[in-house]
Amino acid sequence: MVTLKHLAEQLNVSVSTVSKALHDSQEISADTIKRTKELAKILNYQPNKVALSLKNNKTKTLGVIVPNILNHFFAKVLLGIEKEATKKGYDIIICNSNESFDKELQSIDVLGNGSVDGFIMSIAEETQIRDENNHINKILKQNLPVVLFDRVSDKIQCDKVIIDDFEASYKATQHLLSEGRKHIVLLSNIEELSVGKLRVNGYLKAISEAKSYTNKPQVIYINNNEIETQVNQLFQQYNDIDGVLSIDNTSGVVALHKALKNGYKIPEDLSIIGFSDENILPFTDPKLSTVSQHALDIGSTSVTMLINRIENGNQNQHLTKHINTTLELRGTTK
Amino acid sequence: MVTLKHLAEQLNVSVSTVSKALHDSQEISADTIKRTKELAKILNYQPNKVALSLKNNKTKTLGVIVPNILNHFFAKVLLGIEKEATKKGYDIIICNSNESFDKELQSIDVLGNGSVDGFIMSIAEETQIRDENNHINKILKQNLPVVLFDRVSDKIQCDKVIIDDFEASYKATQHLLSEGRKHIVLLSNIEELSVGKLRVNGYLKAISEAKSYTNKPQVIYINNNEIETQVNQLFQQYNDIDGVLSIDNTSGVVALHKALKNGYKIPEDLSIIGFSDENILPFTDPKLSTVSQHALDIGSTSVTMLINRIENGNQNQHLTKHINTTLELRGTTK
DNA sequence: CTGAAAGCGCTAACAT
DNA sequence: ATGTTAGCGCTTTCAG
Repeated sequence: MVTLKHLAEQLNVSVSTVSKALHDSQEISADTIKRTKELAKILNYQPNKVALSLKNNKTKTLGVIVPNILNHFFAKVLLGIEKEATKKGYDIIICNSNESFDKELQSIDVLGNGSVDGFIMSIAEETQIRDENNHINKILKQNLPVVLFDRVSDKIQCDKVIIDDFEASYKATQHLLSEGRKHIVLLSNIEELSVGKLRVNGYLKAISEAKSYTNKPQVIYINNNEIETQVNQLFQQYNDIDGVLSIDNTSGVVALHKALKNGYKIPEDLSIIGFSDENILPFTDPKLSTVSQHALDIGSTSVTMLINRIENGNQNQHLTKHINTTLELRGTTK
Repeated sequence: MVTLKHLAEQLNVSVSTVSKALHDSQEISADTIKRTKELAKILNYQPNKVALSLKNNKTKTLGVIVPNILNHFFAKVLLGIEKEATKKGYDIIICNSNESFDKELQSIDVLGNGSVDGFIMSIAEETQIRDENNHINKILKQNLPVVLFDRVSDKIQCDKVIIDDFEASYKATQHLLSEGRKHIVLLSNIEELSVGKLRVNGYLKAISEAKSYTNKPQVIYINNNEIETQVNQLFQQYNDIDGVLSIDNTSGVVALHKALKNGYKIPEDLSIIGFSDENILPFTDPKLSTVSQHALDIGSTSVTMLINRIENGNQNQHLTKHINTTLELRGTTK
């Protein structure tokens, strides 16, 4: 690793002269600047990031904590974060909380030692269930800014990036209603999550507003390990289901497969809308209609907000940005 | 951020005394140690990681560069890396090369400035096509260790973690042959990758060794954007295909869907084996039989090798570790 | 125009 | 048993 000291020795000048020369200081002669830069280039000098971090008390690194890196939604947000951070000259350190409160806490502690300038995170399921928030409020008090995305909490005062989950499923349900569907079931395996609750409420609102809809709303919470059997049972128990709103990542595809197996014609007999990402499209036929959550935007917006907070301080009010969703109608809706 | 200086002032001792006390130095009196630790606890003192990094010239951070974070295989390796690194007290900085040589190069440069103690990476497609390796050999020369996984290069001398791709597809093909299949097609959308070539060779070897197999081997390279149409065409062009080996992540599932659409009974008429991950299983029916690549092991092994190299230096020969694959027979094979 | 010195937070050799 | 000093690599004031 080439340092300023190396350059200074080679050039027979002091370290501070080299430093200034590399920064085009007006104190330094044109000739010295030229010689210095040439040598720096030859030796491939790169300022040591750790030394800069210590000096500036800024690491130019963002800590990112996601609940599950294997979930395609989070992977995609991560991609958006990585792109935007790189563009703005920041590194990201990624931690996977694995939906565990302890792991989340540990990650915050580890990265809180001056490793990062701020955090972007989405709250672990366990943390949401236990309604914990001290660990996050603690780092906020230390003046380390935090941006929460997707899974947020009212008890934490910070910048947030969310999609309007209520609106998204309200609109999706309205679409199913507009097709004349009479028995629309909501499928969820994320009962405990803030976003899950909001999406259920959107569905309930749309149903309750539909005058000509006579069935009761039907919300089915399915167990992650038994998605397939539970969904299959559903189609065997009822034979008049003509609409499915799946508010998690996977149950929509399962519903599609099981419905086909049970002899439904799609979308003639039954419409399905999922919250899945388009990555599953190669795996469905007909193509699943989905609520697109624009995960890349969520990621890049989170980065922009966090860096803004880091670089411009804490004077402003905390903001909550809403990322638009769009209803992508494909082969499983009329 | 609480520093040693803060503690020292409060305790009316010097900074070095505090430092030693916190490390249980025998030079320090039991009483001082006790008082120091108590105060440290109360003030929640955490050693500043950046200062330690500068002092020790070690960051306890690993740089990880993957070609595509959205690919479930890499996401899973990442998970394995994250778990093992965390266990061993290391952070990871993740970069997504997005299969681009320039991005890969840039990531290496950015992290090469003392940000990380070593790299774990899988080579971008573009880098493999262009057969570039100077950028990686350069960091090796700087004594920054590198572990390559999955997509490796003979022209880079470093530790490597790979699955035996040749063996894996050789065995998978043998299984299809043992079922008595007479027209086995290989599907690939990763023609350019090292692993793709090895997998094709394994298939070719198995076919060539099968005396009773009379058809020619048939390797079909499909374009990523046109997987579905190309696979569909395949089943329409031939009606005697009775075995498919899909050596990439997605084409196996597509083959399954298209075969079903074209009236094949599976696995009676046709067996399919993919290299997909089990995450796609909820999306297939019958369940796809796969070659399991044990991505978590790949990740954790890479971390172990890299940290070993970092902490124990460069004296030993470079190693290539082979991670076992297993053939997971499910519903698409007899 | 250039250099010396201090300091970011920490550790460790070297006093006392 | 405790303190002083130097140094990791860098920037920045202050002196020359």
